[in-house]
Amino acid sequence: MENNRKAASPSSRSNRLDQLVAKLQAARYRLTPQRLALVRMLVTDTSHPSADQIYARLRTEYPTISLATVYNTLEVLVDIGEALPLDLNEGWTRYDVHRPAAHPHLVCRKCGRVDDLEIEGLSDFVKTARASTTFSDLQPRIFFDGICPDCNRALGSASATGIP
Amino acid sequence: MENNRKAASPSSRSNRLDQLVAKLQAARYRLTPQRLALVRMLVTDTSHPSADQIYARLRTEYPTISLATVYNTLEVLVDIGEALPLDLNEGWTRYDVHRPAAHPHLVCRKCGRVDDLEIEGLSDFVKTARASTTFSDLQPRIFFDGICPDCNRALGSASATGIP
DNA sequence: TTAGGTGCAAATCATTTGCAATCTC
DNA sequence: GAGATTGCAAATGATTTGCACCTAA
Repeated sequence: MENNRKAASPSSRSNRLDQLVAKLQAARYRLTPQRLALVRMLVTDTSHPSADQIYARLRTEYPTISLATVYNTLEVLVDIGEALPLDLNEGWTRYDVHRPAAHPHLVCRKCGRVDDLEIEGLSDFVKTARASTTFSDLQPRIFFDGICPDCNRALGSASATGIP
Repeated sequence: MENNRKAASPSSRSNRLDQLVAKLQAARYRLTPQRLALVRMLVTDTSHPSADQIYARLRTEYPTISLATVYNTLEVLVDIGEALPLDLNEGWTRYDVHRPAAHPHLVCRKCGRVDDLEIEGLSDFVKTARASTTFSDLQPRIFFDGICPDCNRALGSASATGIP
């Protein structure tokens, strides 16, 4: 099974949850059951889900929650700097609550899977960019579109076996 | 006047226009007056306009053109690789017909102005990214959000003069 | 001639908003 | 208790689509 991509350990999970709850309260946002449920769900989900996906997953354990509340809570999390909105040209917005600071992402052109990317030399690259322009306060937003290993394997085996 | 950002010379303009027309015909797309008008307009516009802005500007010289046709033609240009769609988290898509290959862009957080960016070391950076992942066929999509010189000047003079 | 294009208007779809009822602090 | 928050439903706004009429090749 290929499911071992960054599965947060139980302890890091609850740490992040505590962080988020503390941040919400520090910012004087009310800790409603809906918000708690959403945050708890996001902390265990590393797939960069969209509002709609979050809504669907939440509904199973919280059937009365509304999509408007999901959007509202996501906006709150972005406001306090604890969620990073990702617009990947898909027609909707995904959210990353695990690493709220801007960082590069990988996007699979076939299946839409989104992974985080670690690149050496990122800060040097940004430094070079800052030196190359008269714009100030530069913040990078970097994506790499490609084909993920799973889709590559699927393509490979399909062509190798002649499956249409 | 600060208007000297990459004003295409008349000759490069018509070269690009000819290129686009040739490419359209080569791909067996019909050269309708609407398409010609749109392409001619885009070639003289380096502001990275949205479909709506393109529509508005075209209407003044071509009052019967429809928004659907604008979208259709933009899609054609993207299809033949002669326009680059830019999704900058604004809620709509901009188009760059001057440098259809992916390249970094600067986005002003205040006024939304979009400039092209030249960075030394871009290809090395992409090379490093390719080496850092199991995704294949990586294509970069790079934006830098910042404050453009005009907005910086406005902010500076406002605070300096006490203008609210 | 004839398939590809155009221009309307209606349909989609993610996201936002208005508002009365309901909760957290 | 008061003001923030919720959940519905309706509104918004960019983009797409259906379709009858045109027109470039």
